[in-house]
Amino acid sequence: MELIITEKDNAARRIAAILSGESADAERKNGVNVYKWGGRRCIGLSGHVVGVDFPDEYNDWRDVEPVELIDAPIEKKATKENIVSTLRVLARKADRVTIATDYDREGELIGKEAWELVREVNDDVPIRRVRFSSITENEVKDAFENPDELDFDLAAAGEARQEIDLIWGAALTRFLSLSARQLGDDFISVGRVQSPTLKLIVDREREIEAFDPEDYWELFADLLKDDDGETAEFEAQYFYRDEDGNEAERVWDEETAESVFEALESATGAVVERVNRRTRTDDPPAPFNTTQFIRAAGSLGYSAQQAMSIAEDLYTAGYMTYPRTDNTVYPDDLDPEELLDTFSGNYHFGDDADDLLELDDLEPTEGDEETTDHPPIHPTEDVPTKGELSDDEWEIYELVVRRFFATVAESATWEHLKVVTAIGDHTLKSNGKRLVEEGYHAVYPYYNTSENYVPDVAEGEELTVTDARIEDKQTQPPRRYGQSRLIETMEQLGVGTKSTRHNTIEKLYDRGYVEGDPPRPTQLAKAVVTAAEKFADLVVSEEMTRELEEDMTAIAEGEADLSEVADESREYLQQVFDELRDSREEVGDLLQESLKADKTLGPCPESDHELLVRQSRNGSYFVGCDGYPDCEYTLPLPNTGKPLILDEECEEHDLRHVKMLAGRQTFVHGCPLCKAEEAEEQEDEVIGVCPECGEEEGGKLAIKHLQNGSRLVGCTRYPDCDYSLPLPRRGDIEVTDERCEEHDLPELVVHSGDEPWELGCPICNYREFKARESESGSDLESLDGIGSKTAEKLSDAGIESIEDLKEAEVETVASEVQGVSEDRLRGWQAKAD
DNA sequence: GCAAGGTC
Repeated sequence: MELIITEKDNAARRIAAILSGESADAERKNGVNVYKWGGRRCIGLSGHVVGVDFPDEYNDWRDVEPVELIDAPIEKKATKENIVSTLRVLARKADRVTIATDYDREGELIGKEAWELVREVNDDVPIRRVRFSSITENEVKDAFENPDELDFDLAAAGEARQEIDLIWGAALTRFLSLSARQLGDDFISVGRVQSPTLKLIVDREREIEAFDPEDYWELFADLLKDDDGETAEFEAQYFYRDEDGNEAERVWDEETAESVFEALESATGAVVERVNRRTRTDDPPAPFNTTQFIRAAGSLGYSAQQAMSIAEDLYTAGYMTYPRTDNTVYPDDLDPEELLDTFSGNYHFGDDADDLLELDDLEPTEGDEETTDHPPIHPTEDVPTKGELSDDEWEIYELVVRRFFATVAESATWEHLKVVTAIGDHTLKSNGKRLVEEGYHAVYPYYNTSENYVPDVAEGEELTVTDARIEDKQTQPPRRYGQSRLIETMEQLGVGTKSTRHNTIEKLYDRGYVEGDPPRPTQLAKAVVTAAEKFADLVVSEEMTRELEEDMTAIAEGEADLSEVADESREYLQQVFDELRDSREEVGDLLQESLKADKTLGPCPESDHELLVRQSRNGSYFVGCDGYPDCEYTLPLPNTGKPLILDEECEEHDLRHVKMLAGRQTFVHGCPLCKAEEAEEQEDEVIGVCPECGEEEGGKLAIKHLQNGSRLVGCTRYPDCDYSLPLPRRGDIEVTDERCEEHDLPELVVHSGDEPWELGCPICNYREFKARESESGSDLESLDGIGSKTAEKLSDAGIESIEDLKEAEVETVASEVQGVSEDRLRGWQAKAD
C-alpha cells in the first residue's frame, strides 16, 4: 500500500480525487479522514502535528529560573494525538510513503515531521517527496510522475527557527512575568515576531506624543469662466516657489498669509498663465496575495482576523483558492478565459464576465512576488449563489471575484488638467482630473474614481474672481498604523508569515498591549518595549528576524549547521540574561507601575488612594479604590463592553473618561463619578402600573436612572420584582400625554441631536426591537455587494436604509466612506430602483 | 500560563 501524506485534509481530498479520477472513498478513522482507492491511502495532517517544547519538569514557572531554559533540552511532542496515531497505524502497513506537504519551507519541516513519525514505526519503507504549487490535475500528476527526495537541510532551517523562537520567547516571557509578578492569565509575553510588531506601534505612538504642531495657512479663490453666458466655476489654490524651486501651498507666516488673502479678496480678475494637459494610464492591480487581500478587505471595514476567517470558510467550501499565499503571479495552469466563462450568465457577475471575454487580450497582471507555495487568491470554478453565503461572506467573495476580473481587465486612462492662474503677483493652481477610459474600474469598483472638474481654458484667458478663502491649519502628527498597514509593514520587514501576521496582531490585543482600532499601545506595552530595548534590544528589533533568515538560508544551503546556529543564539541570550540579572527588580517595578497606570482613573474622593478599573468575579467591570480593603469606595460601569480609559479628564473630579468598547455599540461613558451623581439627582418618574406584579402587589413602572449611566423602565418594587424594559442610552426622554391603549403606558419621545424621535410605548417598542433583531439589521444588506461591514460604514455616514441610499449624493458619500467608490454607489442605487 | 508556525 502507498501512503500519501498532505499538509491538510482539504489537500488530501483534492489530491485523492485527482489521482483516483474521482473514485476515492473517504473513511473516517479516529476522527481523521483517510481517502482510499486501489492500493493507495491518502491522509491530511493539520499543519504541524508535533511541536517543540521543554520537558514537563520545566513547566513550573516559579520552580525553574528562566535562565535555565536556555540550555534546557527540547523535545518534540505530539500536538494532534489522533492524527499522529492514525498516521502511525497506516505507516506500519505502507510499502511506500509519499510526502506531499506544501511547497515552502514550513511545508518541508511538516514533511520531515511526518517522515520521523513514519520512521518510528517502519524503518525501511521508501519515503519520497513530491512538490507542486497548486492542486490542479496537471501539476499534481506531473509531480507524482517526477518524485523527489525530502530536503532535510531546508527542514533543519525551520527547526532552527523553532528552537530559537522557543528559547528566546519562553525565557524572556517568564523573566518579565516573574519580575512583575504577573502569573496565570496575565503573563507578559515577548517574542521574535510579536515584540518588533509591538515596537512599531509604540514607536509611532512616541512620535505622536512628541509631535509639536505648527500653524500654517492655505489660500483659495473661486474662479469663474464666462463664455457668452455659459459659465463654469472652479477652485484654485494659492502657491509659491520655495527655496528649492518647488511648488508649495502652505504659508508658514500669518502676516504673509493675510497679505496674500487681502490681495486675493480685493482682486476682481485672474489671468490664465499656463494650461497643462496630460493623460495618465492607471494599470489594473496585481493578483491578491494574503497581505493585499487583507488590505482590500480592510478598506471594506473588515479586521485582518475577520477577513482571514471568512476567506478560510470560502476556501473550505471550495469557492476560492487557498487564502494564505505570498504569490502574486498566476500559474500557467490558470486559464483566465476558462475561469471567466464559468461566470458568464451568472446573475451577479455575468455581464462583467462577458464584457471581459470580448477583449482581444486576456493577459493577467503580475505582481513582483512569484513563489511556489500556492497560487494567488482567486475564485474557483465552483460559483456559489448569493443565498448560500452570509452577507459578509458574499461581500468578501465578490471582492475576490472582482479582483480576479480586474487582473485581466484593461488599464484605465485619466486626463489631468492643470491650470495656473495669476492674480496680480500671486499664482494659483487648479488640478482637474477626468476618467476618460474606465478600464478595470468598470469591474472593480472599490477604488475612488471621483473626478475633479476644471473647465477648458486657454492661456491668456481672463477669469472673474468670485470668492477668496483663507484656511488656518496645523501640521498633523503621523497617523497610527491601521491593522492592514501594520501587516504590510510586517511583510516589508519580513516579520511573521502570510499565515501568522493577522494572528500576531490579535495576540497583541489579547495580551493587553494594544486597544481600540487603529491599535493604540497601553502603558504596559510601552514599558515592555522600553525594558526590552534596554536589556534585550535584539528581541524587539526586526534585526533578529533578518539574522535568523540569513542563518536559515545558510542551513538550507548546507553551509551551516542547525546546532551551531542554535548554540550561537543561546550564547547571545545568555549574555542578555547576564545583564538582566541585577535589574530584575527595576524591570519589575517599571512593568507594575505601567500595569497600574493602564487601570488608573484618578484620585479617590474618599481616601488618598487612586481609583482603578477592576473586574469582578463574574467578569463585569467596576471602579474600585486601590486602597481596598481600607477604602471600600466603588462606582459602577455600564454592563456592555470592555472599558477603555481615555486621556480626557473630568474637570470636576480629575477622573479620566471611560469608553466602552463593544464593536458597533461602542460609546463614550465619560466620567463614572459624574454619571453616578447625575443618576442620583434624577428622580424616578412613575409612568404606569407594573404588568408583572401591579395587580397583586401594587408595583408601579417608572423611568429609572442607574448609576452606571443606563436607563430603564422598571418596577418600583425592585429588587422584589425585576420586571424591566430597556431605554436608549442617549437623549432626554419626554413623557407625553398620549397613552398606548394596549398597555396603558405613555408614549415616549427621545430628544437627541436635531430631530426628536418617537419611541412610543416602551412595551411596544421593546417588542418591535426584538422583532427587528431577529430580522437581523437594516435592509441595506439585502443589496448585492453590501455586507454587514459596508452597511456599518454607510450607516456611520448617515445612510441607514435603502431609502437613504437612493437619495444619497454619490460624490460626497464616496469621498467620506473608504472602499466605497462612486461606481459602487451608483451600482447599488440602480439595483435599489 | 512561555514562542512562532502550521491548520480548524
